[in-house]
This record gives sequence, structure tokens and C-alpha cells, in this order.
Amino acid sequence: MVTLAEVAQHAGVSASTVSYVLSGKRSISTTTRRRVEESIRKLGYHPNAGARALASSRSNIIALMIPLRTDMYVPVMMEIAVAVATTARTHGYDILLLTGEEGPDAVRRVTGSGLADAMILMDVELDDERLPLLRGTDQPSVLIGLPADTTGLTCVDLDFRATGALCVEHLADLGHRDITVIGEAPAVYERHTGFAERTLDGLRTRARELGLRLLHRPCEGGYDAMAATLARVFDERPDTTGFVVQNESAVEPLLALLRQQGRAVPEDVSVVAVCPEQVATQASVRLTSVALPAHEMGRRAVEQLVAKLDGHGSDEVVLLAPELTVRASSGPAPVRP
Amino acid sequence: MVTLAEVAQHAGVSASTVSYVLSGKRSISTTTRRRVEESIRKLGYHPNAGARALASSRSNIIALMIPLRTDMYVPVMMEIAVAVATTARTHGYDILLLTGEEGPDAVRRVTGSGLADAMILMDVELDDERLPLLRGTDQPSVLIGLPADTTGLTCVDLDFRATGALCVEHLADLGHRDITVIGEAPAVYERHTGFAERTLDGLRTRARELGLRLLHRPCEGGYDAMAATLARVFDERPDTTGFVVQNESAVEPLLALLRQQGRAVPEDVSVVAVCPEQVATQASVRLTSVALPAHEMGRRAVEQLVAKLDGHGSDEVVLLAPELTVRASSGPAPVRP
DNA sequence: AGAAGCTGTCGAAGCGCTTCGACGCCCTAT
DNA sequence: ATAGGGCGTCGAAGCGCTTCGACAGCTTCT
Repeated sequence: MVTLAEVAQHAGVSASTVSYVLSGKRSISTTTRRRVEESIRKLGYHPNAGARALASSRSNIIALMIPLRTDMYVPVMMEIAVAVATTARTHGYDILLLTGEEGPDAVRRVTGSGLADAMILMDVELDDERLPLLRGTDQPSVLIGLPADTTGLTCVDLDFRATGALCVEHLADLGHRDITVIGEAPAVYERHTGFAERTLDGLRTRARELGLRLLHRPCEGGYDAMAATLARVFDERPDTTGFVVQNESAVEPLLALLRQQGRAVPEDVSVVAVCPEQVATQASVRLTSVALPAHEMGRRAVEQLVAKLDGHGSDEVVLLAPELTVRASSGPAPVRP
Repeated sequence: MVTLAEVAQHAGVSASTVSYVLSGKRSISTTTRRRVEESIRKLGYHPNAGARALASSRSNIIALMIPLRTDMYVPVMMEIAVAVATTARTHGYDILLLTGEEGPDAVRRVTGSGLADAMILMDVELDDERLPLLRGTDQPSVLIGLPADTTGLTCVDLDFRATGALCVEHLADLGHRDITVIGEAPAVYERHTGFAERTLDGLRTRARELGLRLLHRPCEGGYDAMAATLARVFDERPDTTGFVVQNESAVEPLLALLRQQGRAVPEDVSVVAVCPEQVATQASVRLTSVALPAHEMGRRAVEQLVAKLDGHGSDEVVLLAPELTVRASSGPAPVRP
């Protein structure tokens, strides 16, 4: 293992000079800098992370806490994680992967040990038990998701309320008057993750404003659950012509069942989904959808965090504006005979 | 921040004693141990990770390199990552998340800086450029996947050859004589990730042994690609009654298209998939499938690695035996008129 | 009884880096 | 000519921990 001292000796300078070349915290003459850089390259020197962390009390690591459970769209989680990792690297940070499993203890452990300089939390619940810990420490953190009380916290999330409103507006513009919302699995609502409720709130509010009828049904993914749900929906609201789906594992079953029932999309029934782009474009009918901006969320989270670590940056709630892309699954409401 | 020294003072012992209580590397009297543990608890002490790493040259961190691209089995990747993280924690290790993006440089950086004690690499290509680096360092590593040359390496993977054989056998047992394989996207084969080729090899070899006809068609996911592929397949091999699918984004399109063409599953056509359990059970027809044991792979990888870090453990290729679960998508071949 | 061996504890020496103050040098302003 | 001020470099003091050797007080063997 090559050390700073060896590099210094090889370059004929003192260790501190090498350190300053590396950090750029003091000015170094061009000749010296070049000589040092040459030695670094030649010897294949890599600063020791532990020593660096000890001396500077900065680990250059950001902890990312991902949910353990897999009942919700996993690829989105993955995409966020990858976006976080790549963005972090561009700022010189590495990512420490924590699973939700450990809960608040993980927060304590990481904060206490100086393992990471900052944290990003995903899958935040409305009244998350990790929040008091975050408020009680001076370690910067960013949440992906929105808890009930955001005072003293920095959050990044899609504006789900606006998303709901947007979906309703789109269907209303097309003349639909009876709209059914196929929501997430009941477990998601019970867990109070917030985003499902916020979407629903946006849907309901805008529907009321526009004078539409709205029916909401949570739904597990899969064909059987969807079939059962759909039967009850048409039973209860036979005039339903518009669907908003916020459960990607219900999307394909819904389309298949509608087809099976002889209801054409979009001629008889329009479907708008809140889902990742990939799901929308790979479905059997290309879906009009509001995308989940996973990459953007990950990137923004890291950038908020880096700003905090650099001293600027403040507690702020960043709500990304939803964008609705019209594809083949939505069209004018059928003319009522 | 609480330090070892403060704990020592609080407990009335020397710093080294506290350290030995923590590590258990020397025997400590019960009374002293208890007193120290009490102080640790009371002061809320957490050992500083950097200092520890510096002094012991052990970071207790395992680097996990995940692929950046998202054209394959993302949920499987995620499940592996989560399994790695949770298993690692039970052994006292944390996970550093690296994306494939940085490539060999990341390996150099992590090895050189002592950031991690060991590495797990996912998405290994047959002739991966990271392999020489791994062989050239004394840092333990485990690959998830199988390169062409495994000398000096430890690998964990599903036995894809046996998987292919198993699928063919199942269909042969049911009397199918004409089998078509819907493979991964062409890009996957071009990238030489190995698993697709190995599956195909297993399929072909066993088919030959059993005297079956086998047609292989790579296929992008999605409906359009699948429709085109399927048309050509029935054109070329109208007697096809068995399908093996190794591309989870082709599964649902295939089922829908068969239905549309009036071919009943499993009465007219049997389908066997190589895919995650979730896909198999949530499809419109519950699929007979060989599962991708993501969790098991992650777990085994960590355990191999920990064994190496502890001194026992050796270079070894662990191939997990495939298991075929019969569900509703496969049945006896239709009787030829 | 004395040697030999345990057990439990301590002190001190680093691990490789950052950072602070000091200092020599040269340039500029008086 | 001389004081003042940058600039570029160095030496040394830690950061908080692990670990090695030392050693005091016992027990056990011959």
C-alpha cells in the first residue's frame, strides 16, 4: 500500500504539500504540483479512506436507506438508487446502502459512528419514527417522500396532489364524467406512506371542482384481484368511462380484463396511469400516463444534500411538477345514447 | 461526539480495556465488562468508523457493484442487492453501492483506498475487464454470474445450463416434440453476459438428447416485438406446442398474443418461463417456471465473502440447482390428429 | 517453597491523513 | 533602502482507535 509519505518522498516534498495538492486548500506552485501529480500517478497512490475520515471528520459517504419490502414498484426504487449513486459520484461521494430493516437504529449507528456524512431516506411514512432522530442531529439529510410534518426537514417528491388533479383534468377535458380510481394495495394506505393519499386527495378535490363523479378502489396487483375489483366497479358505477390507475401491477390485468369484456380502449374506456415510463410504453396499449420521475428524484435529493454539506442549501420541500404524456389509452368519452 | 477515552474514564478503566471489551479479543472480567458496557450505554457511545478502519485496516464494508443499465431483470437485481445488504449486516458489514458505470476504475479506487474490505460484482460478462484487477489484488471478491474463465475467482450463480435442461425435460415429459425458445433481447447475447448462452446450451443439449426439435429466437420485450417474433415462429414451425421464455418482459405479451390467436394455454400450447416468482404468479396464466433465486444468490455471495475474510473459504464456483415449479401454463401436448 | 503459567489490565506506539502556525523568499510600496 | 505582504512550503500535532508487550496478582505443578 502506497502512503502519502511515500509520495512526498518520491516527489521530494513534504507530506503536507502533497495533501494540499490533493485538496487544493492552499496554493501550490505549478512545478511542484506537477511533480507531485506525477509521483501519485507513478506510484499508483490512493488516499486511505479511513485515515482521511479520521483526520478530516468527513467520510465522503452518503447513506441511502431503501425500503426492504417489495410490495411497491421496485424498479422505481432501483432507478432512484442508481440515480443517487451516480449523482453522488459526480460530487465525490460514495453511497452506503442501508435497508429499512434496521429502522431508527441504522440512523443512530451511522450518525454516531461517522460512517456517513449525510443520509437520504426513501419510503418515508407520514409519521416516520426516524424523523425525530434526524431533527435531533446536525447531520444533513434529505427525504424522498413527504411526511406529515416537514418542519426542519428537506424533502423531494413528485407532487402527487397535482398528479391526481392532472389525471382528472385530462379525463374531464375528454368529456368523461364517471371516473374510477384503481389505487394501490390496501396495505400501502394502511402504512401511511402518504403519496397514495395525496394522489387521491388531488383526484377528489379536482373531481369535485369539475363536478365529476369519482370512485376509489384500492387493489392488490394481479389478475384475480383486479377481476374482483373490476366486477364490483361496473356493478356499482356502470357508467364509468375513465380509469386512473396508480398500481403498476394492476395495469396489465385491467387492460386484459377490459379487452375480455369487449370494452375497447380508448373507444369505450379511457385509462390514465401513474407509473414509470417503461410500464406505460411496454403495456399492451401504450398508456397515457404521468411518469414517476425516479431519476430526477434521486438526482435532486443528492443535490440538495451536497448543497447542505457545502454550507449553502436549506430546509426546503421540493415538489416536482407532474407531466402527463398522452398516448393511446385515452380518448374522447363515448357519446351516451 | 463520545470517544473511547471518555467511556474509559467514565468506567474507570483504560482505553485499551474498553477496546477489548468491544472486540472480545482478550478476556475481560465479568465485573469490568459490565461496568464498561454500562458506560457505553449511558454515554451513547458509537465507535468512530474512520478511526477503527485506520487502526485495524478493516473497514467492515463490502462493496457491491450493480449494473447501471436497466434492460434486464431489475427487480431481481434489487432483490439480490437487498439480500446482500441484510446478510452483510448479520455479519457486521455494511454495503457500499457502486454502479457499473465507473467500471474497472471503481475497483481500483475501492481497493486502493481501503474503503471496502471486499467486493461483490454483479452482471459479470464472459470476459469482464474487471477480472484481471480482482485476480491481481489480495482483496477478496465474489462474482454473481459466471465469466468464461473462473480460475482464481469465486462465483455464485444459478445453474443456467441445468435450468435449460430442466425446462426441456418438463416439456418432453408432457409429450411436446416441437419447442420454441423465446430468448433475451439480442443485446443481451451480444454483451456476452453468459447466462443466456448457458441456458440455451442446456436447452439445446437436452433437446438433442431427447430427440426434440428446438427453435431459438431472441426477442426484445413488449407486444410489438413479440408479435413479430411469434408470427415468424409459427410460420417456420407450425407444430410448435411448447415455449420456453427467458425474458420476463416477453411473458405477458406472449400469453396475450396466444390468447388472441385462439391458442389456449395449456391445452394447445404449453409455456415454461425462467423468471422471478413474482412474474410467474402474477401473470394472466400462473406460469410453470424456474425461479431466479435472487435472495439466495445474494445471501450465498455474502457468505462466501465473509468466509474468505475470516480466513477460511476458498475459490469456488457455486451453482445453485434450478427448481421447476409446475403451475397452470404447462400440460400434456395436444394429440396430433 | 519456588518455578511456571494464567488471567486481567494498562501504557504506549502507531495507523495515514489533515491542518495550523511558522517561516523563508521575493515583490511591491514607501 | 526597508517595511509590509503575498506566496509556497514545511514541521508537528493530533484525529480515535487497535494492538503489542509488560506486568501484577493468582493458581497450579513439581
